Amino acid sequence: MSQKVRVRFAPSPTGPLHIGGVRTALYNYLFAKHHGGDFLLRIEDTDQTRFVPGAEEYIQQSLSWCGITPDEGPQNPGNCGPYRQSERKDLYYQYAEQLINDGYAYYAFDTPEELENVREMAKKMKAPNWQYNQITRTGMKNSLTLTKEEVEARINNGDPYVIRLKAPRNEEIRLNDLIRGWVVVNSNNIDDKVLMKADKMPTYHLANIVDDHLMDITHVIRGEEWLPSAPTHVLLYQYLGWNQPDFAHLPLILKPDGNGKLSKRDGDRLGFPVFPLEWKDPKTHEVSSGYRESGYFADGFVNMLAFLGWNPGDDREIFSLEELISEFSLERVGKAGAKFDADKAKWYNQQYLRSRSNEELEELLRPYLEAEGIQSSKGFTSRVCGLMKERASFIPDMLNDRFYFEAPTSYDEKTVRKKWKEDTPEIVKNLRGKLEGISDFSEENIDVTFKKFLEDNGYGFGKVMPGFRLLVTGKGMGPSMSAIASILGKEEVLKRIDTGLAVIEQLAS
RNA sequence: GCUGCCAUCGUCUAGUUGGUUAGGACACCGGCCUUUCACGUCGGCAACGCGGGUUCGAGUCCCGCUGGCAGUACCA
Repeated sequence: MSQKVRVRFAPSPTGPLHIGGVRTALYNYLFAKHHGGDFLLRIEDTDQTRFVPGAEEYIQQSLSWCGITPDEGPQNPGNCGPYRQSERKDLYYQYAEQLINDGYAYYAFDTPEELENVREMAKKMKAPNWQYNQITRTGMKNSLTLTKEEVEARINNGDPYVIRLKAPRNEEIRLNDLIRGWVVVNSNNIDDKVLMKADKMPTYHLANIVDDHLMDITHVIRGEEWLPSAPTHVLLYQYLGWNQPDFAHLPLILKPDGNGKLSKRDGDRLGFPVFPLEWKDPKTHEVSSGYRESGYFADGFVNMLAFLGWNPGDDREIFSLEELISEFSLERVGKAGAKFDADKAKWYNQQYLRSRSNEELEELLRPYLEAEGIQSSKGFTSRVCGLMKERASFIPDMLNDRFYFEAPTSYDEKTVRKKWKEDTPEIVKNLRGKLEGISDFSEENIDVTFKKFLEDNGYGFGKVMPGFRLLVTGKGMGPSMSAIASILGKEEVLKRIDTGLAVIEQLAS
């Protein structure tokens, strides 16, 4: 590779970017950075009918959340701008014309309605899917069947027309995919794809070739759904007389159950986000959940996504973006589609949650506290986070136990029934006296006092602890009581014992 | 239908020059730890789609079959 590596991520702004798209962007980015190359963002908005407001911003923000920064793009143009195809509109026609002049393309005047009719007719006759190709083009209205005069007349008359690729007869088209190896297709199976639409906009097929060439793209890394049209692209490079980039077609991300591409509906159905960020549809106002809003960490999300189709070849699973860059290679990308695993995504998040400091977690939890109207100091919340991080997968999980922030108003019924014995009130009252005597209410001191209390009275843990926990937290399970009590403070603990005692006694009678 | 791609535990996968008790992780189940839950830890369950070759030897190479997926638009 003597040339500088340049890759592009080229989404169309037709809606939110789903995680398959994010992974494609990620692999492009990792590949570029691994080779010290450039990663460009190009907006493929040649279909004006499918434009969705906000989609481009969504794409930018999603990449940014993942830590993927384009070296060139609409926001930070390089020397190959503009980076939106709609703004490059005037660039494409000349290449289509060049193809016509060289005999590799032709004008076609068939209307969408006429094409639809032909297709329907073929369907009725149970013929295979009708295609505009080497055989059928002889029966259609185009510059191959019409006289030169009529073609000129139609064009001068302003008749709408498209420009189609003239696929060759019986040629072997081969491409060496970086992931799949040699892919060979006979040109008889390639149809005469539309290159320029009637609205004078190029189709993806023409635009992506022209832009990739003009932007010095060295590697085209994209989803497997593009593999069938790759031979057409190879043909186009050939006909335009350009060097073609290397291709790598990535395996698809599949739905967790059954088969098929992961789609928006699967997320709704199975209860996990399929989008990196929350998305509000501007038309329907429908809201789709996002990983960010669901409490996922960006670095964990990226790590998880990277492993959906790639692995380092050994047992390591936790990788920062920097580590991914240094280890990534297309050779280690699998060929088969990967079913998305929401459990694994959760596990990754748990790993990343636990590796965060209590102070970081406090900051992340704060918005949730505020949303719940809970007042809590920084120091206090960090200590709670320290206790809760071992049993949380997501930030809001740490808020599952509300007793840190407010005294229990109810007491777990099952625990009351099973653990609250006749002598429990008396025992807890005695314990209360010992706790009251502790001057420094530290976890360690509480622990020592508690154990001594057990020893002096000949009690087992199970005789005392459940009642104590119940009174202070209202629950039958949770982290170490010494730690909880210490965080809550002596005054609060004693108060809770008193009020709890009264409430439960009332319940029992 | 046609064209192309793909095929190792339920899931993600290691196994890149043929010789492995086919390894790891998630999930699940059990032991230990713990007042309890979680964490941790130890262990268990569990896979080369089928059939032919080539070879002393095939998860690995070849062919066929089956299955799955993708594409089949004046969408990307």
